[in-house]
Amino acid sequence: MSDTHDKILETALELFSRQGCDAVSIRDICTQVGIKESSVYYHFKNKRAIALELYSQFEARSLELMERLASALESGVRPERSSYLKVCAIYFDNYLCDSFCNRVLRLLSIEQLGDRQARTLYRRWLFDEPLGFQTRVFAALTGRADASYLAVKFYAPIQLYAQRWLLTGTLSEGDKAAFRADANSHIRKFFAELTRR
Amino acid sequence: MSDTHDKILETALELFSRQGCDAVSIRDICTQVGIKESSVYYHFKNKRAIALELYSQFEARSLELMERLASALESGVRPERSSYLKVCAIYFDNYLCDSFCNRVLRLLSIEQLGDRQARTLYRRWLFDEPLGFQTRVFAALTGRADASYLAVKFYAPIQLYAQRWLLTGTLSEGDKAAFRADANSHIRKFFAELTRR
Amino acid sequence: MSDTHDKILETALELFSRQGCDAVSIRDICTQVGIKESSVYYHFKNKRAIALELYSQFEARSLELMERLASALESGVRPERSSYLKVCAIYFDNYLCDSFCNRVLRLLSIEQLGDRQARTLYRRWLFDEPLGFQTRVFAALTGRADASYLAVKFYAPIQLYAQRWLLTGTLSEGDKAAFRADANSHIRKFFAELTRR
Amino acid sequence: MSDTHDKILETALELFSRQGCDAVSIRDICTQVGIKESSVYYHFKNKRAIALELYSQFEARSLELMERLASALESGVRPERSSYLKVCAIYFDNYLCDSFCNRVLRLLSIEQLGDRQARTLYRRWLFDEPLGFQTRVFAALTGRADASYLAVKFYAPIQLYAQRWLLTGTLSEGDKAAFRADANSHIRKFFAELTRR
DNA sequence: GATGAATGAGTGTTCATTCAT
DNA sequence: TATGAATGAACACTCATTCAT
Repeated sequence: MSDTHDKILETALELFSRQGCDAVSIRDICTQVGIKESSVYYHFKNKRAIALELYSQFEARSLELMERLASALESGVRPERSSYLKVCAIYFDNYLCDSFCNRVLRLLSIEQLGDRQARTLYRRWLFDEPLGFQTRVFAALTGRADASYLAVKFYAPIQLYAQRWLLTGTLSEGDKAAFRADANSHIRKFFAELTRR
Repeated sequence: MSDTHDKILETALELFSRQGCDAVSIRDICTQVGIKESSVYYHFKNKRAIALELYSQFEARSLELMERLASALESGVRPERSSYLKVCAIYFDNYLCDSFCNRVLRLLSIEQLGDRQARTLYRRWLFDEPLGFQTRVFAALTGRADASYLAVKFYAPIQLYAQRWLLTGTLSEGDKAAFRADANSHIRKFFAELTRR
Repeated sequence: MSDTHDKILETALELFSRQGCDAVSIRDICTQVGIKESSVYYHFKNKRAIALELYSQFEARSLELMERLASALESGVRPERSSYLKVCAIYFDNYLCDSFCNRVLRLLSIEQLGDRQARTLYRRWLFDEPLGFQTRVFAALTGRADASYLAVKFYAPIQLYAQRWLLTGTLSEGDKAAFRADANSHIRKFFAELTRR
Repeated sequence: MSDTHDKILETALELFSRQGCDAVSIRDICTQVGIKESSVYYHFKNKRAIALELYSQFEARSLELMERLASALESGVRPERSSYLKVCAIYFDNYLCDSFCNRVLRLLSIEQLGDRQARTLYRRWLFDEPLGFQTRVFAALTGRADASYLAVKFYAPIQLYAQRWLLTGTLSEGDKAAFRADANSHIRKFFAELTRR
């Protein structure tokens, strides 16, 4: 892809993720990229087309991550804290805290209400896939029938912390640290309880 | 307040909560209310002033609810399932599922990213107050030091279910029922585990 | 109708009739009317809506004229030159040469190719109605079966002269005079031949 | 001329003749030709230059036709129906109904109002030359002083039929047939009347 | 011959807001 | 209380054209 093309994407993501697509004008993007407004239309058909390309890149990265998580689990099958902390670290560092994914997630959480396509992605990658993944893992590990509730108990606090620290305001190193602390503390306690029984 | 004033508020809330303030024009509101655009400015200084009044009404209702919840708890102090289900029912019916509050919550979750005032409310009423309330309750009940983590374990799934069922798409009776089922099932299990120990 | 509304219509017609709707910008119209571009949209929904109102005014005037021509004929039923010249004078002065109708006719002859609505009007009021009217008249007068061909023989030269003098360039008094001379000369000769037999 | 050059001309004519030059963008043409927009400027200086080349090709063909008609008449000098029908058939088939000329004529009838050059061609080849040609013929044949009015009587209905059938909508075989029927019927009647006297 | 990239000028349209009535 | 009329600023987008490659 051309340099300009990528710069537009990057800038658009930065601005979109702060206020949503509608609140950002082509002018805003161009000023920051350093090109004239009409030039955008050489690279993208539409303002919407910019968002759509961001979505599709995000989806690709999300699928990639899922595979990575799955293969990271295969080695350490048992519900050991350390093994899990490793898997979660990947999820946190390369997804929730990753500069690209984090901003798309913010964007999705805004656009979700008015845009079908965004809503689909939002539901899938913030609810269904994480919960589904977790459910499958717990089912395999514990053999218990309530794996899906276990998954909720595991994932809900993480999502709450994510929303608290990672999807508001501007993503700072302090917020990331706070999130990791809260989340990891939860995971430790969760496995402590799980294995106690 | 005058009839028109209220109609504007009601219509604005309906539209705002679907797409966010920016995506709704004064024209949109007026068409639905049945007045001319200039008339709005007799009732409200600004487009923003409409949102602000919605926010302040919401805050009043939220404070009111907190008192109601607190006093509902005083009678039944012990962590009995039935007592708790009652308190939660109030919270669900008169807050999360209440037509006014539900729509403001949606609105806040949209505006939160771009608007400081909305962010403050959002954080307070979707995170801090519920978690704080819960923490105080659990501290009083159990005397355990980890009351705040207990609160997260209790509240996070509820919030997840709320986001899943109550804050996307259009609020239907089916969604409400699904939410209540999920949430109550969680509460029951939560207390089962809590009292077992 | 308000003053501005009418001024917009008048100015639009003037400009549209010279180059067609597309070649005229809202800016062009506004500059000449002396208002800002956004003001146009208080009076008309659309650029197209301006054209449509012109069309509908034109249609009303056309229908009016038909009645007037019909009633002007009733008195002098026989195909006398003088009677006919009178009827044609009405048609020429109040239609082909009338400042409003003439300009709409030009406009229609431009828009006709790309715009269905314009095409319908164009065909109706430049071909079908005049020929139909003439056919009915000749049928009544002469009782001959070839009334429709008589109508063509009568009307075709008039239309040719109209296109030569009245629907090109700018309508000047000289062009009008030339048209009237040609057309009336044709009418006289036509009736001379008609009555000779 | 190069292949691409001709394809551009052909495509431009097709599009121009439907909606006029202004309504057709370089993009439209290029998409259909299968080249990029910048490539057009290798073959033509301007968008206008495309129209001008079409005009000049048209003028060449028109002059060619005039000579052909003139020489076709020389053999059969007397105003016989059959001789005339032959001449007219050439005019109809190789001009009015000819795919290239027909489309340029449409184009001229659109551009005529806003473009001086087009207006000149339009007047010349739709009015002055046909009427002049006809006048000369009738003058030679009949020796009558009113040859120019005879020409109008002869040509006006043909032009009316042409406008009715050949210069609106899309040129279909049905329209061509209808035109020929109307026009030939007129010519026959015209000569019947002419020779009767 | 053709194209990738860019651009300046312009288009129709929307919107929140103002103000006299 | 309400509205008719207007407006400035913005917006997404189109277009003909240029130019280096």
